[in-house]
Amino acid sequence: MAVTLGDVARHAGVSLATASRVLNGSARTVTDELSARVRSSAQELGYLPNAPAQALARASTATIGVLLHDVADPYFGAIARAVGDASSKAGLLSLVASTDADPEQELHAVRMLHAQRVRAIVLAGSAYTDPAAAGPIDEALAGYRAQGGVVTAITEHGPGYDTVSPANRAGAAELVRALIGMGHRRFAVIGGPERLRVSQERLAGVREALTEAELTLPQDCVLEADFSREGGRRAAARLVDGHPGELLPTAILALSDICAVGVLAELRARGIDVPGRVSVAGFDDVPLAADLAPPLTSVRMPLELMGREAVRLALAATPGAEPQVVALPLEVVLRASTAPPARA
Amino acid sequence: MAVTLGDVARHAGVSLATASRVLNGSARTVTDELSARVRSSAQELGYLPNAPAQALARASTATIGVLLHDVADPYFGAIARAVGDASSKAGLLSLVASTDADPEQELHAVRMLHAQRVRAIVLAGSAYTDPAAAGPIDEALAGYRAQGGVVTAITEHGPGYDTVSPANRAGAAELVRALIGMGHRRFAVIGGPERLRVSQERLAGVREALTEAELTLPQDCVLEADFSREGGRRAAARLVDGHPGELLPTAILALSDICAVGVLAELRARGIDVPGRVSVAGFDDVPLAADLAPPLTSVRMPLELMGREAVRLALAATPGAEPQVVALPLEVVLRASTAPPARA
DNA sequence: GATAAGCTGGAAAGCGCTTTCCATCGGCGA
DNA sequence: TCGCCGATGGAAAGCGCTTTCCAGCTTATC
Repeated sequence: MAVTLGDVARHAGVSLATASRVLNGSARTVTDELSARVRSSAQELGYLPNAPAQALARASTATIGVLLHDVADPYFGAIARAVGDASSKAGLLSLVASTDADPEQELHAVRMLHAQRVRAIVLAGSAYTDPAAAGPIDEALAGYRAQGGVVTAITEHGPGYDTVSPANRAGAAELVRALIGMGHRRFAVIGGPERLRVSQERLAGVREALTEAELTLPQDCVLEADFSREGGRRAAARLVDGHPGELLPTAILALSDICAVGVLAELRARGIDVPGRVSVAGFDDVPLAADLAPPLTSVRMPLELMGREAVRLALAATPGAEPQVVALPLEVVLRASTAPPARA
Repeated sequence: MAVTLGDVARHAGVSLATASRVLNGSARTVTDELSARVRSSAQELGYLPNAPAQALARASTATIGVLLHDVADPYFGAIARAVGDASSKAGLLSLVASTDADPEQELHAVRMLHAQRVRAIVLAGSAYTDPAAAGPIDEALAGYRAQGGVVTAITEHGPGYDTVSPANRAGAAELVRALIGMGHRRFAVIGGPERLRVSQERLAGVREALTEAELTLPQDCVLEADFSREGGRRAAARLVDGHPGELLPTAILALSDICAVGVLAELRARGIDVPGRVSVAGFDDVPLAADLAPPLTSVRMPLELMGREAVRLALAATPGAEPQVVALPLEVVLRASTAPPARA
């Protein structure tokens, strides 16, 4: 049914070997005449290589896998886009798997990508802190690497992986320092799920800056939420309910923009003015952060660069080499959702 | 290096055929004893099938391709997510390619996906109106289908394709009727690129409703913009510059939410009140539409459903059958970005 | 008790490609 | 002029898997 290399070779009156050499950058040269004949036969017959067959013969595919929590989340969407573009420039196609930050799904996805023999796997979602969750995944990845696969991580996944490492902790600290500089003294943090490493890093940064300023973070002012709009909304509701009136902190840090969106929505619904009554900040500086109501103060992650670098590391990886780490500074972006506290 | 089926077979003391039959749902049965032995050997050795080899032998892969303009765009992100989930439920992995609404890139992507022998291609981006652009792509898709590939389209790509067809035209008309009902008489439209079919459909819907109400749409009130924030911003700037003061229409329809975001940003920058001075509406009802400043009136596309249906059609497709069309009604969602005109 | 029918396991032939290895040929130096 | 080397084309051996086909059994049937 499909046109095969054999068909092309026959049509051009050459051997399979010659046709193969012409149509794929082989080390061997073929005379111009035969070369032209093969090429025109391929064109005429509408030949398209069978990638699975090539993969089998070459023991290497032209695909790259991307593991993330949710492509529909703007944070991951931007990364997926960057990874896709960089891959495409290298002639690769990208396989995207959304795992919903669920270790089981992630494990399954790693297996599928391994089965596909993707050239590299980019881990774009955060690692899990729980060894019971991270263990099997690390094992699966180790198996993949043992068979020549390359793994690069965006955000820390443990030593041993080439890593694109945005300064989550420092960025969070910087953000808090900026707010302290505005006069804020009482903070609340709506963090991501505790089982995600990135949540812990960002929270650590917050604590670091608060400690520096000799401020404390009461336990009931640290809430956990999914990295989702709804999670942010619910956490905000809990926070406000638990701290009526004057008790509400003057600054709420949502440790991801998508969460911050939910926080803003909940505060708006309750008629709590932002930033008049309370300042709100997010994290990631997702594309639409500046267009929210009000425009959201955040910490900019260079998402495009992160994706690109991850692919660069993946394609440059050499088997025995030391794991590379690309550290990326983050930048605080102040917008209208934060302001000095009213009764500073 | 990798563990192969042969290794498993040897370890279990059975033939390759038996091992294959056990580890993949073959029609043939194998006795429980051998079956168990094979399974435990596979487990012990950490066997993972080689998907490219399976693909070659079976002449069918476990992958599905998704063609869209930009995964980072929330509209496409949501579709990619839905397609990915539905695929994953069917045991397939999804290959996502962003084409930037560029016919050349799209053509290239179709070829790549065909080469990969993906089971199906979901066309999530709009078709092109220009035959010079659409022609080669249709040809490439025809070639793919001739070799057993399945193509399903989200939004019209011409007859012959299984299609998930949201009522773009009717939705746009409905939106305009709602605004007319509020008292608006003078409209401006910031449409998508003319070469995209979806732009034309939506614009046609707008015109239809205006004609019904015996209203006209002056030529200089129809602007073309990329489906992007920046495109929307620039178009809004042009519109406002060309219609100073009282001349500015009372309602601006951006035919995609992402454009509307740019429009809102530009109006805010110029101090033009929304919806006080001018109402703004978008299209798509992207997840964050309700969180913008102000919350955006839009036309809801059931993105999740669209993606799911596209996969369902793709997997249910039978070679000779009549193309299926799933029509999807759209719903106008009124929010704070629209209001009756000031001097109604 | 012999034969047909039904199961099950294995051998082997591909799937479409790459790549080694060999054969051939022309050109060059001595 | 002869022999060698480098360049080039082709034959063929896989890559890891599926699946047909066949052989050997067991069980049912008369």
